[in-house]
Amino acid sequence: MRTLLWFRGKDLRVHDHAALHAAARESRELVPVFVLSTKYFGPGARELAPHRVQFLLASLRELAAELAARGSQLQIVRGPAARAIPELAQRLKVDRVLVSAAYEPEARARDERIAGALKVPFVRYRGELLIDPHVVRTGAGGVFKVYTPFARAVREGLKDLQLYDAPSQLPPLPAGLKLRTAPLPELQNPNPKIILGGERAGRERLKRFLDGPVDVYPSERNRMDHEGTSRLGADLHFGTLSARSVWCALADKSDISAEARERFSAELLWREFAHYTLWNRPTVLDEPFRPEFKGFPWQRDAAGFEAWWRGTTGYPIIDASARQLLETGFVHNRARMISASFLAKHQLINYQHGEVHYFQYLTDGDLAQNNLGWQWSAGCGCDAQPYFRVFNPITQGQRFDPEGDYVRRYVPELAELPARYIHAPWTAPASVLERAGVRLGKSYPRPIVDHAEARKRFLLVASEHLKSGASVHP
DNA sequence: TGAAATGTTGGGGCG
DNA sequence: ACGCCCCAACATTTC
Repeated sequence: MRTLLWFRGKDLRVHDHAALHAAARESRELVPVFVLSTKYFGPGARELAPHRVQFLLASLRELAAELAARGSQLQIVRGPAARAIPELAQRLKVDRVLVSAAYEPEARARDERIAGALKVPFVRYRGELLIDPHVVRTGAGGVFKVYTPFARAVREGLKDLQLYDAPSQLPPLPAGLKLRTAPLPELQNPNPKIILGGERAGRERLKRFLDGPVDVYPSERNRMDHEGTSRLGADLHFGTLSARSVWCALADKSDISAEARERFSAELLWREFAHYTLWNRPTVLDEPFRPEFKGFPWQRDAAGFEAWWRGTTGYPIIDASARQLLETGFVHNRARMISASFLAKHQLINYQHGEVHYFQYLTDGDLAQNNLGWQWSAGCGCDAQPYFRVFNPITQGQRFDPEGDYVRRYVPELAELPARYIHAPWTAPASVLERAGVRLGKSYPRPIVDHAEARKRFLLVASEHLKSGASVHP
């Protein structure tokens, strides 16, 4: 049996890899392949999601080493995959092509084409999810649209998980294999602030989290000034950790509170819910999940949008999150929610602009999760927060960055302000501002919108739109 | 995985 | 001692 194992950028690991495990067990010869997509590595694509490209390349380099250590050799070829994989399969005379299943709409469509073009079986093994989305159904056989019952159903289906060991040895390449392989692209200037890619780093992050912050996760995870979150987003996206292995590691950890276990597993289930929703409703990529939000009167506000993404809105917590993203490729989850709410509700700017921006810069950027997060924040998503919940960027800052250290770190021009004023510098007495070296409107902007007014405006606009049934009778 | 407005309660100051 | 008012603290409702 000669097997082509196609790694696809969401399964860059050797542990708990169903397709790799099967390939190792059942093949005499094995050709592991990674296809450089034209989208990210073709001409002119250099600036697309640079942080994810960096993480991807680091992970690929390590995967290649792990495969080499097991007697195999990762082959890098140029895309597009829909052409490269059938060609390769034919030229190498493989008996089958194995992959980890894909769930995103484009990838599913591509896989259908490839499966049709191949003359040999195209076998899809378990992919990046905890559980196959098509088996998760309501009692009536429908699709879950609310998180809580969805989570309950998935938890029920995840008892007694079995993980796959990393193969200790892999079948060799076919003797005399001649492949025109591409070199793994080198990063010109790797950004040291981007989280380190690769399976080893991922496993270390998981261990560090489970040995430490997970126990106080229920409260600490909200603290923007602390390192209380798992930081596993990119690992779960690129598959340097399998979601199932994280689930099991958490379940096996006996010395933490039940509440902590429940709280963190709930985050894994939110991730699952996002992928499940996209799988069932691919149109969420183009339009709101809730049809009554179609035609929502978002405003064109180029200057406002630029202030939002550059971090010059005059609201320190918003600006800190914007700059954290540009600087580090990451934003604390609570800061994401506050900022998304601000863009959609305070600024009345279409959440899709924010969605695109986050997707460009987040190292953990994931199509399904990013979309769910933005629609949830804007109030138009699957089990979204109701439209009338509007975060107050000042009180959220005071509550979850009480000393202002998060703001100080990313908005250095406010670093000398006392905690009492750091989330609302315009309320500080002139003497305090002067002592802190802050000149409002010069060294740091005044708020571009007034919170109370913006909140009222959004509530008015949203309630008018929703009760008018604008989407039903356009 | 809100915030603000509105309502209720109860302790204490004071005439 | 008593009723009245104030208001902080908490609860409920509304957006």
